[in-house]
Amino acid sequence: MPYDPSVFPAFAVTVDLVVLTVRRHSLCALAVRRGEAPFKGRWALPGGFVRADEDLAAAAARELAEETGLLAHDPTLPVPPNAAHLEQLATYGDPKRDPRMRVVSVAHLALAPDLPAPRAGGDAHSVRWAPVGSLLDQDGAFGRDSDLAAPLAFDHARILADGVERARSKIEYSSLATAFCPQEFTVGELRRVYEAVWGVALDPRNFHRKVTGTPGFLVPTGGTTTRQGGRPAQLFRAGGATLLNPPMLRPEV
Amino acid sequence: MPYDPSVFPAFAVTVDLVVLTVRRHSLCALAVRRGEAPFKGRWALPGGFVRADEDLAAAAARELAEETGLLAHDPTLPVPPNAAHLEQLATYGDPKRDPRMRVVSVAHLALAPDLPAPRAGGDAHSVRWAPVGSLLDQDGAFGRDSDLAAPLAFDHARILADGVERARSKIEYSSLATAFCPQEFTVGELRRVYEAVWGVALDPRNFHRKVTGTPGFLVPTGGTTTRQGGRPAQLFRAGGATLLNPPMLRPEV
DNA sequence: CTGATTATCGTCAGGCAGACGACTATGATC
DNA sequence: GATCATAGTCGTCTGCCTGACGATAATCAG
Repeated sequence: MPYDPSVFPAFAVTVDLVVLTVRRHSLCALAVRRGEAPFKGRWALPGGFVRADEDLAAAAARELAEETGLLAHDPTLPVPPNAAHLEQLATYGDPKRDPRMRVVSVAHLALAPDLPAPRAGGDAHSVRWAPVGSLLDQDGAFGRDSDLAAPLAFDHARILADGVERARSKIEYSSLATAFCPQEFTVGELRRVYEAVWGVALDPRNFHRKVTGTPGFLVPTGGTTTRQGGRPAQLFRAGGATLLNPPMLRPEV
Repeated sequence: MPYDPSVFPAFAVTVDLVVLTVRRHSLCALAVRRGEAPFKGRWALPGGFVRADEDLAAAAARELAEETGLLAHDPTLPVPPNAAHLEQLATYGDPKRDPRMRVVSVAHLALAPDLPAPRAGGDAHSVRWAPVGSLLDQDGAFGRDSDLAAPLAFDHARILADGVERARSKIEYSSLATAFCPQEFTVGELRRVYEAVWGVALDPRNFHRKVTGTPGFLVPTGGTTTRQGGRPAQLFRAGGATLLNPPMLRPEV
């Protein structure tokens, strides 16, 4: 039976991406500048329409690859070098969220390590990493004159806030924080991820005891590095565990 | 701009409901028997099409009311007598999940107290509460001859499993377990909810100490009841807290 | 060599959780 | 009414985890 608009209303379905990374000690999200109305010239989350024969996760992975060159990471396979964690976040379907027509957006959350290389296939003026605080604070650090001070297009501020909150809570009880790290990383680098995502300072000694004592979280590779300065630090890779037991606890409010 | 199918593919959007309750010490879900092809005669989750001008949450609340008479509960308002917790669960959009056309289903999770009254507006042969184990076990407790042994229609087994898993994990760190209880309930009744949802036995003494010691979880009403037999138990109402600190910990695997 | 920086190990006290004993207040049964 | 079964409530004890923080180790910049 083909789609018959006389029986059920027709919807357009999109995927929008909250792509998070940690750069220079702060949590950043990928934003693209809109080239068309509505919200022309405003910043928005990357996204696009789901194709007629495409699964939602496939559409999200395709958009992610187009914007960043990152591959979505299938948890059952070994982690390729430029893989990102990708999961469904939530779906937004307010009838008025897009002034043009009825659009339902299935938002996805992607967590990526800091990308040293520029992104593939996007010009630098229309794609950028921005600290989530400045994207969510409407009169934020950039002041009213900056184009970054304008709120995100559509309901993307809400979607971004939901994605950030998901990331903040999920690194508590899962090993997802390692998705922000390169394949090999130190305990200190992992701690800076937690500090950036939660926006708090953590005690390095207790953090070290905790993560090295949680079974399956980290496996030592044997190597060391001094790329953070100071005493050489052991390198680790993410262990097999996805759920942390005991969990990492976010400090009191 | 009206919807133009030559530019973007057209989707039908539905909401499906995982409605959970605890009856006779076991976790049960609402199932409806399909009256039409495809999957005619099979059990499925309740659901329906989202209307042209309807928000996703509104569509879910409407379906819930139609099937059960329950009102969706706005957390900012006092709890009405027959309110259920309702939240978005996840969205399922495999291109082949409905053989008729391209359907994206936004699944929602509802948690309701045990309903002593029969449900409004549904005939008893086509709507029933079934233990989630029997709905998910394809050759389960009812044997191959029972119609309940047939797997759920569409991808509803997967949706139900996701909903059950969400409920199991969410009662750990939130006060959601009270959504399964009547407005006034005892510590023992709340414990039986946890035991049914998790499928484990909990120590009554430690459980009592824990829930009464968690700030904001329970507020005593002053009354007592003996409806469970034995010594009269204090009655409580759900407190204002939505997040439990410290959380209830599910016993080891 | 000295100091700054980061990593790592150790210690200690407080709190929470699991195991479990003891007691209390009801209804059911003889 | 005595006894029993049932459920609720209060305590105790012990081990583990956590947060606070001292101490030491290994590098780099001057």
